[in-house]
Amino acid sequence: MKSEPEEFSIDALERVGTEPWTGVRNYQARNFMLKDMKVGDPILFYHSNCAVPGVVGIAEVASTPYPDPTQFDAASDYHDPKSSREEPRWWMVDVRFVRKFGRTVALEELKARADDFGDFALLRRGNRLSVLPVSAAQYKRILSME
DNA sequence: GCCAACGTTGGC
DNA sequence: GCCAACGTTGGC
Repeated sequence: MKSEPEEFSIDALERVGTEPWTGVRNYQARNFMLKDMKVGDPILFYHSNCAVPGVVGIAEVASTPYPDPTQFDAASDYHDPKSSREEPRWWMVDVRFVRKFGRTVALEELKARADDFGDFALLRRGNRLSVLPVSAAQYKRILSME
């Protein structure tokens, strides 16, 4: 899961412990949370749009999916007037801090070893998804690079 | 249903 | 700050 550190960093997650992952407004990203995530699943926490983009730590799925409350809030930047409580459009999970890496496993390093990762959504050209799948093998490989 | 225009993401 | 890539919107 990607986050801009200036908005919400791994350190911020450590401070709060658990964070509702509000604001995802992309159907593919939503579907990963709605359909593929199970409580306790590990999450790679990725810092984007910063000096050294990369994986900075581990979190875990801390809830089953539920409707993102910000979609119903007219005052929120994430308000969606086309959504309703009867048929919510946007779903999310809570994310719990597990641990911060000793260092950032930079995107640059992942790219340099792209052959080791096979088909990896993060490394696909033009990838812009904020929530994307990681295989067990890819996950282990990134942990080994920490 | 096509597709140009537009807005956003995110690396660099 | 630039700009490529991509998703969404809306006119037709």
